[in-house]
Amino acid sequence: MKIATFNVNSIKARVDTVLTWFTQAQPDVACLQEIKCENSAFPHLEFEALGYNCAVNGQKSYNGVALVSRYKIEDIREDLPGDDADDHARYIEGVVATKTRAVRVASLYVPNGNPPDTEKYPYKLKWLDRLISHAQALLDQEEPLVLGGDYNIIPEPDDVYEPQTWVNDALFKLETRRKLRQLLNLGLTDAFRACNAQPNHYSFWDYQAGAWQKDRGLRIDHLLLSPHAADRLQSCAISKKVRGWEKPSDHVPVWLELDL
DNA sequence: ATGCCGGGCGAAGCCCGA
Repeated sequence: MKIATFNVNSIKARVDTVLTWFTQAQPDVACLQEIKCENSAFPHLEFEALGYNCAVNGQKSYNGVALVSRYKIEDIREDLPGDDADDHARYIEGVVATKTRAVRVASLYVPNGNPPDTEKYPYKLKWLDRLISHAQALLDQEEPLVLGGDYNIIPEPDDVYEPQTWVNDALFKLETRRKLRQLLNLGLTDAFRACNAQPNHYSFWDYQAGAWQKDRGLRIDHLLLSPHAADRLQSCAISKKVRGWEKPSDHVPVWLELDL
């Protein structure tokens, strides 16, 4: 089963690019982030025409996440427990069931958190604490689980072009990286790092200052696996070429193959 | 230096992202 995560930076602006990628890459399941539209404006028909089902947690203008799957999507949850006052659409999970096996998949969009001296940064840290708690609850079920999304966290210095310039940024501050470490320490596996040891593989390049042309990127889109999923991991890669297409998102798809 | 680009909204220019 091929499972991908892709921050599309507006599904309305990106629908042609995203459908082209679906046609070429043929994912079985995709976690989309930053769809930036309400559920009613999501291009359901276009995905259904390609043979996919959609589960959408949308929001006007900002955020918004979705699951797109060749298989049925069941047991859908759209809220990340722990803060009833949080109205950002940043989380959706569901169980994707084939005839023989099931895997729980989440699409998540972690708050950016910049600038760190504003309320945006504690919101990011609190959101990550909620994710850690919920991930523990999911892990307790001992199922195959994939937590895919835009984590807005650079895990290690090897995951950014010039680490020293990022040390005070909300994506790379030690306090931020410690949250990802806590998440991994629950027993989750970073699928890309399990398959690729090489430095300087990125999933995001800023639109500004020629970041793409200079390969000044960040690896911030991740697929984290429960032990039951990690045992079945076949491969994981980043579709870097998509960043060079016409009208690209600033993120590219990251995908894996599970032997399910 | 805190803009550069690109999207949303809505119809000009500000907000936001990473």
